Amino acid sequence: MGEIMAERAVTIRDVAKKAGVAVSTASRALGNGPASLETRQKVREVAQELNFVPNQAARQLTSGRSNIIAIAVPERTQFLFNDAFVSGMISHLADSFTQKTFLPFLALTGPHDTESLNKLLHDSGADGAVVLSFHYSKGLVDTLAQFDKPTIFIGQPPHHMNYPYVDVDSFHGGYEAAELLVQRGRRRIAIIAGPDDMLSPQQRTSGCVEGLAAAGLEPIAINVGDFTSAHGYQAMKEILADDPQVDAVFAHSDQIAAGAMQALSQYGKRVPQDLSIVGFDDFHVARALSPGLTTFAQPLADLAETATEMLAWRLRHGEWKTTAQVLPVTLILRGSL
Amino acid sequence: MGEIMAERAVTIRDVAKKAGVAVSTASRALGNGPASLETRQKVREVAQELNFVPNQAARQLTSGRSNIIAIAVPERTQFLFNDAFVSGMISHLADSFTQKTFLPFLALTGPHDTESLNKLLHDSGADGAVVLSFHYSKGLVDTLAQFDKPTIFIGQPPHHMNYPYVDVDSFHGGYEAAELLVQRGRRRIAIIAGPDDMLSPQQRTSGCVEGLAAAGLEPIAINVGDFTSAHGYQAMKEILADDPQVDAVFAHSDQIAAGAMQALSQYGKRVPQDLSIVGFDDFHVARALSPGLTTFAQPLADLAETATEMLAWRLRHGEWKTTAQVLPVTLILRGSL
DNA sequence: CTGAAAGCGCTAACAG
DNA sequence: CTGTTAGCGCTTTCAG
Repeated sequence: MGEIMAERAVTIRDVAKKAGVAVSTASRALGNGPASLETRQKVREVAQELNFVPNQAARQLTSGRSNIIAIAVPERTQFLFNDAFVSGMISHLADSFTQKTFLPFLALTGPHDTESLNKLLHDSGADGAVVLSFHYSKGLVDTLAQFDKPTIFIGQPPHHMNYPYVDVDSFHGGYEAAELLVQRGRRRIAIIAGPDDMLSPQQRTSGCVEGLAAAGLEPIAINVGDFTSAHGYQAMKEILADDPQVDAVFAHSDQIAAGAMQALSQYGKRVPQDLSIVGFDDFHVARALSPGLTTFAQPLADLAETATEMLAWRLRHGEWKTTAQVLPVTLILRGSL
Repeated sequence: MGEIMAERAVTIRDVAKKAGVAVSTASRALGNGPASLETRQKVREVAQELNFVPNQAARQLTSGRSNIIAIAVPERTQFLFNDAFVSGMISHLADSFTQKTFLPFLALTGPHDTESLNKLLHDSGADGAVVLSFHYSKGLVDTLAQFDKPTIFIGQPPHHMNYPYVDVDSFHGGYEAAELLVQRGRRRIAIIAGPDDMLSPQQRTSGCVEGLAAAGLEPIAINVGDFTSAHGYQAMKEILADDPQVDAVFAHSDQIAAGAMQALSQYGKRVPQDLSIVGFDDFHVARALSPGLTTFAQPLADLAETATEMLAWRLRHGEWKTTAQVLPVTLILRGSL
């Protein structure tokens, strides 16, 4: 009395004792082990009463599983923080893993800081990982090989990395963009593209090029850069300088489109009267622009859910059910066409 | 031979044996316990050689610590995924916790789904938490009380929740916005505000109102809504309808400002000739707009680092060094003023 | 179906 | 400074 008691968490022992059974019985009753209905009920009742919360570390230590999934994003900080695709994807992944009773653990590291990634992957005790990356280094390959637990990619990895993945049908998006612009009567079509060391911009471009080819056209310019509005602005100015008659732009991101429209307004060009613009992403900015941006919506939530399901299945069944799933983009029509 | 060996991870025992010392000695040598320089070197060398990775669960079980920090964001999914402040903040937090060798664990739940949050907080075995929320329910209060581990808020919580926090000086931002617009010669100034159930928009508004009052003015309108461009667009139209002479707008977010500018362009109003616009956030859209948006940059990285440091200190020393830190916003001048 | 007992891998007293 | 000895809380054989 009067002593300060160290507040000890209630353990399965306490539950067992109060329920009048052995610890092992309590464990089985709480889990899925064999136990009589009666025992099961009694034990669970007591556990509830005592507000028993199983110790994760102990469980992990014996069972060998942690239920932790690492979300690995080995990208430049600057890129990561500003890219709506990446940050949105992270949120959606965390959300769907939580839904499936996994614990999402966020491993953000520099693209070449494989040592950190290695450490994080190990220290977290993750049972598996989702990798969200666009730049594939030797270090990343080695790190993942060493991790040696079920791993899935968001976005198709290079062919020499034989990992399961979910991806967006970028090629088809590009193709559809071309069709759309051609239907609209446009003929002098420029592409302002994302980084050419990433697969999806390459696919968007080839889709568009092929779509144009089907109409006997080819792009009057393909201007490569990053996904920012600054790139869009700069590229648009260059394209206008080269060919003032340009009448359409397929931009690889909404941000790029925004920058392009900024340049156009400075040059007195009107959208959509003088030029049509089609973007990619359907993030916030697409709606904020004036006129609204016609664009292709990326299925972030679906990507996350699909990845979660694939990984969950792999973890439960020991093998992959499917090793790749490609999801379509959705055309969102707004005033810029 | 020919048998498939279950791949057993190397444990500290293996290291100890190979180094010719006791397990406890190895443990001390690897950690910060007392050990001769010689032993320490030898053990670490062997550990390296054997590629030893300490088992997180076991460590946690004995030490009682996990090094896991929960990043709790009890907000509507829809809000979370679209809000650049929230998603940027999450990334920055994950980043700075990683820097300090903590493991950031992402707990995203619905605002009223306190049961999930509770479960996540427990199951993750987190040593502490950062809460990033703007809507404070009874359920959240109870959940955190039950969590009962060091917890820090991003953004000042309501007064009845006596938690340490880091925050942005929203009031001052609002005040400065007012000064700026008045200096620019503006007199008919409207505020398009964020949600009034959040503290920071309230502060931005009162700062601005007070700043105007100092010049003998008051806002011609205060239009409350969410942070989206849709709100900005709608509000701007209403304000123009009520008072076509409006000559300045203080928008509580860059998105709001974007929407407002969209409405203005439809009404043939020019920025900055006819009206000045000041935003808040300095996210991507601020640069993508045309003209560029004058706005107040939020110190996301500083907020994250400060929170990390405060929590790390608390975890190490058993008490808070400071219980609140408020960081200034930075004026970014662009063409919209 | 249930109880006893043996660890999982590590850290933290406690002696030496 | 180092080795021995106990556990941390739980799951999982192994007998009964």
